[in-house]
Amino acid sequence: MGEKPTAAAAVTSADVARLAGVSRATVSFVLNNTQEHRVSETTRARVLAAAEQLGYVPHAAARSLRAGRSNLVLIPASVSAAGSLVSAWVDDLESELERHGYVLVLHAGRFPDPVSSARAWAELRPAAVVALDGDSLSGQAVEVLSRAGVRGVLAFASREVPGAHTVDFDQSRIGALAVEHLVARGCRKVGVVMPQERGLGTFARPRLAGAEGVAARSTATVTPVDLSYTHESAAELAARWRELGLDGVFAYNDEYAALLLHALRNEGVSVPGDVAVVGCDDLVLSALQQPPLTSVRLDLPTPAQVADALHELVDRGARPEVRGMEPFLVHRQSS
Amino acid sequence: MGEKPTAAAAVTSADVARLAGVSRATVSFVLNNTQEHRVSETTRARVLAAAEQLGYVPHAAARSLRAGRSNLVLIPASVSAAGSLVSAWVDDLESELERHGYVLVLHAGRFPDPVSSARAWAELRPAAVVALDGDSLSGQAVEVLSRAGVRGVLAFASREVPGAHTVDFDQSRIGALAVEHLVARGCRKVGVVMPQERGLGTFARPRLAGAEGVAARSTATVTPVDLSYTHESAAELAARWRELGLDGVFAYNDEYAALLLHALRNEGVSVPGDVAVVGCDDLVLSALQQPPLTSVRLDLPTPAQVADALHELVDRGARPEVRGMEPFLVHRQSS
DNA sequence: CACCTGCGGTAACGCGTGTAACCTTGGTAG
DNA sequence: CTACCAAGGTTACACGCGTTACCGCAGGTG
Repeated sequence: MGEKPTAAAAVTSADVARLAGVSRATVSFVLNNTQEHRVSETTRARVLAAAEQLGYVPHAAARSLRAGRSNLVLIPASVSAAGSLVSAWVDDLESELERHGYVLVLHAGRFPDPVSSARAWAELRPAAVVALDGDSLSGQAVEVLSRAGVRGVLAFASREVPGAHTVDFDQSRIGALAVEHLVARGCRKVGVVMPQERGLGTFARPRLAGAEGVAARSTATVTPVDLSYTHESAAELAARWRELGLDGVFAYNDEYAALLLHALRNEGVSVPGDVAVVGCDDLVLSALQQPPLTSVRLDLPTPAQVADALHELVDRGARPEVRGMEPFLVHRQSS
Repeated sequence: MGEKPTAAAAVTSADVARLAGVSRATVSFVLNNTQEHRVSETTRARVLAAAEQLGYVPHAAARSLRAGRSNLVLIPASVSAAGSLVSAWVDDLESELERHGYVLVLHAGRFPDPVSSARAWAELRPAAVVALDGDSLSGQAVEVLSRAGVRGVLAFASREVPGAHTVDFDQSRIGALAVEHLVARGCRKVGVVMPQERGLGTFARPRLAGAEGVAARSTATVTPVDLSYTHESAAELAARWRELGLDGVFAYNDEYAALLLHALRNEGVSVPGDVAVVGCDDLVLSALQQPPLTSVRLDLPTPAQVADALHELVDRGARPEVRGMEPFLVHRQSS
């Protein structure tokens, strides 16, 4: 009686060595073609053949355990929290990092506080961590990562995060830019949509803060309004729109903006007549809305630049310059 | 002169042991509170204090190396390839897997063929692999994974993948359903949008095949039309719409459908008068289009069910039943 | 006094790698 | 003949961890 049907033990370099009739060291020399050590053509061929035949693939964990450093780059973010804009960016970053021999990995655990999150990430012992929502990264969390041997932490954040390499990425400027625009268009009572979906709060709160900062320097007021990404929630919000008395709204996102736009129309609220609407991300679909959506566009640093910087950071511990995010407004008919 | 400023060596359990004045074994017993071994309250406290003070976090790789099994579950997919529907699903799956002690990780490398892709995934030695695009998974690729000690491969695919646990997920049924509907609505010359974005081909091709299958059993014809997710591409396609002479189109996706919808309107092509349009995913925004978009909705197996099945697969090698995907049509005014 | 019986702790091994150090062999110069 | 060398191979160790076996010691029992 065998074990489980597919209990084929994992193939190790020792198996390859055995089959090729050489030592494990030789196998290692061949497969990594180490320059410091010569190995004859015939045995090299034998080893390669054996590896091929067994379908050997090295064990990354063991390798980096031995090497004392991993080639993992971790982006601690949930898949859905990234809009389509950021998703595409992350994809490109992955390709760029591959050029340098890194493996990019996406993983967010759900944890109450930054430190226990950091602890979970640290278990993977990545070479570097790229925090897109760097503002939710405490200095203490970075400390945890550092103590775990993470060589570089790149934080996209508005404020300097102690111990991390910070790239300017001030979410509050987005809210500020949107509300500045709305105020300039004559709005006096501006709403700011707070999405209720999990994971979005870390982006939404600073955007609200930026909006409030602008309002404080003008005669306008800012009111946060909760909105879930469902028809029901949007309809419910639109239904009490007149009593809210808002004449402008920054909708967090183009997607939330589009949702709100349609709910308002159903309610007979005219855009931009009764209320001006501004979104964010300048998605492809935004220009297609009725009316076309004014949006804050984010110019992200190029993935190639970030990948290079990351490599610098991990390899030489340098503190490379990375241009930050530069938001600007794309004006269309919704405002 | 010191090394790099932040060259703090990673904290290991040996450091904790040293500080607590006990052996490494004791540290391990305490931190994993092993039931087989008693340890006095006082030393337990000392160990915990030391671990806390040093900010110790275990090394997942070393742990699973020793244990002979990892707790990694790999989803080999690029972030952007997953639409918002799937993203949310993946997020939930992550939570469910966490309950079982697994760590879900997203990582796609860009490789030419399935086998070298599989090789890259296998390096991480995950406990399981969940292939959302299981149809691009060859039996040979599964073999590679299996040889690397991956305990379970869950493939969402239309056909049985040798060696993998297949969950029925027939993309071609989506295309078939859409075209069946279009034909029933009187369409004779049906277009099928082929998105040009990388990574989408594996989903688009079977959908086209399903569409063609339906057409073959009717008097209608199917024509693939290329479309990139940009205004320019859509406008260019819409411009030559009349010469294409299509009276129905399955647009792959609600997002591509919406893009096409607007381009067609700009060109003066009426929907559904001149051409009926069907999308897929039934996104929140789809009902809000002008006209509201008919869409194929996918009923995915619940994340909880998949997580349980995965655990079964990894832990007991069982072959649990997982209900497959069940697509159905949501009819609106665009067709 | 010899003997078992928990209790609380430690030494030591192995997981799969990469590499520094060493060993063997044949060829060649002194 | 001895000394040396380069080429091509192997042995041995460490990376951080979990676990098995063992050990000292106290207190009870025959």
